[in-house]
Amino acid sequence: MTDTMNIGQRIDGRYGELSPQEQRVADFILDHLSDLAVYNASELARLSGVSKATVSRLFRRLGFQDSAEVREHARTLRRHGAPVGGPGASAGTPSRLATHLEGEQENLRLLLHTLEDGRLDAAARLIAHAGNVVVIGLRGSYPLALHLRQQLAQACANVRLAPLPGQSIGEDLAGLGPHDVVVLFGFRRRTAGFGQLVAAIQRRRIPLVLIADASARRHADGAAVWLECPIDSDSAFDSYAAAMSLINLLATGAMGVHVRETRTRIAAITQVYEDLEELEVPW
Amino acid sequence: MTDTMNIGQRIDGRYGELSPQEQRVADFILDHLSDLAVYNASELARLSGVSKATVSRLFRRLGFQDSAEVREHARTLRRHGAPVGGPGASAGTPSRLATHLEGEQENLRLLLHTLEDGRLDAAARLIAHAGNVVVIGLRGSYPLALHLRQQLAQACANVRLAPLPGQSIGEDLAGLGPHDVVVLFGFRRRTAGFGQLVAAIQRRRIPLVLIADASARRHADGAAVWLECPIDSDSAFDSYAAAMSLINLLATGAMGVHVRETRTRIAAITQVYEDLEELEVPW
DNA sequence: CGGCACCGGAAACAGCTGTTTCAAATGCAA
DNA sequence: TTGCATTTGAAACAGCTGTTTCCGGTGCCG
Repeated sequence: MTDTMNIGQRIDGRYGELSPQEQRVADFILDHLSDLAVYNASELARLSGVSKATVSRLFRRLGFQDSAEVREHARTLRRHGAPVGGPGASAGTPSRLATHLEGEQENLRLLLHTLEDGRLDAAARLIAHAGNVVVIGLRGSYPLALHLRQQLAQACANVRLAPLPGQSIGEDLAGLGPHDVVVLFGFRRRTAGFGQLVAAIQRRRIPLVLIADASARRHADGAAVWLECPIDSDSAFDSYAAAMSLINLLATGAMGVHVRETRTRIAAITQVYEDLEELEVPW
Repeated sequence: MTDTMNIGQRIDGRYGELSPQEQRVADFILDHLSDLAVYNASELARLSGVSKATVSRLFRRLGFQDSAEVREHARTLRRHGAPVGGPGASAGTPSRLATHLEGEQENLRLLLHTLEDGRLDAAARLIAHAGNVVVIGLRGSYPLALHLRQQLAQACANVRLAPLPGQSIGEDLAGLGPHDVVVLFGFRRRTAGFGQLVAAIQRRRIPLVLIADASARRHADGAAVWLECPIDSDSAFDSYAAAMSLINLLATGAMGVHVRETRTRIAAITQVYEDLEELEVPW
């Protein structure tokens, strides 16, 4: 059935039956298949040098009801995997795994896109030069906070995790000021007190690095550096893969700022481990 | 100057000045930055639930003359810095960030490649049907273990983390047998006792899901399912991004095996949260 | 030459898009 | 409360989009 094929295949299938002007449009479409959704019918006409009427007729002939249906079709193609034009075309079902992979990669791409303006370096510098660094992550964000602290602990001796058991966050913040830094993870499903926490940090003039998904944007104002990290996933759960990647970048960045100090520190830690024979030989 | 920044940065720069409804649109735009060119102003309005007037005003406020200019801007983004879905042809300077991205994506690809033979489903099934599930992660793997436990706790009531403070792992394993499962994270920099731990689990005939990087291959024999997950990174630290992705897949898979039960369980958790007013309103 | 089939653009037109205007709603201060 | 500023959507409107109709152009056959 025509109706089940994508537009590239439909064109391939009946290219010969098309009139010359229609072929010009068809060529243009095939050449821009991946961003077909970006153009409307008038633009297609203008860009391929034919009249709007011809475009309209072509769509009909390819089995679409009207140009709106083509638009819809093009978007669907965008969402599910890349639309390959040629007769080769799509391999079987894009498995659940492949779909998942696509999503993760998209998240990574988005993440890097937002970081391109230098805010990552700003955050790294803040951390590297801070007197004390307090890492906070509640609920789902706790494992992330923990991981960041582990990484940073190799670079700086003055990194704490909060809240420690039996302590309130207020106590953790006590004594901190403009020369310190709080790194706060605030991913989806925040506790009710989150806004107040941000406010409290702000009140004490402690520079805040806020790492969270888009839903925390409203708190971004209170932060010295706002690192937005996508966590959308095709599955039932959020995926913190991009967040882990961000943590790696952040820790690396903070370390890069004062390399010498760090190297010696890592060496020291490794030494301790080896002394205790805690480690397996790592290769 | 506003005029030289891309739309995402412009929004970030003055998000606070935007009115609530404008923020809704801004959120939507940020969430769909990569295919902004696909939507026209009316659709943006409809999809973010505001009037066309508001969208129009937002564009002005962001420094664009009209929606046509935004459209043009979006297309330029697509062509240049933009994340197009296709087979990644990275142009320009491969910045530190871009290099990092490449590495992470390679890790994800490798991960998915190893999972394609069905071992992921095997692991998920094991977990879904197990009597008790014990998740173990030491040292650097601890945050991962914690995260997996949090995810699984939504699907099954019988998931524990080990070792609990003040307990030895031996005690945690006590009473477990062939109908239970241990999920063990064993990423690089394992403790000296790791091999003994695997042996102990094996001795008790507890099915073992081992999640680790290639350096743990020597322990793979002792596992019912061996999930190898790459963590190599171009930076000084290992990156657990792929591991997080794997955890997501595993939790989802375990959930998929008995969907009904899980849905109700998550619903119940959400309900409790809402009752306690612990959550921010979730948009 | 006439008759015919097809092609394709110009133009008419109905419907949609995006901007601006206006008034209602809201919040805040006095 | 009143007065003022801000926010917002409804509605008006000008302009654009996409479909259809219409008509001139072209090629082919007899």
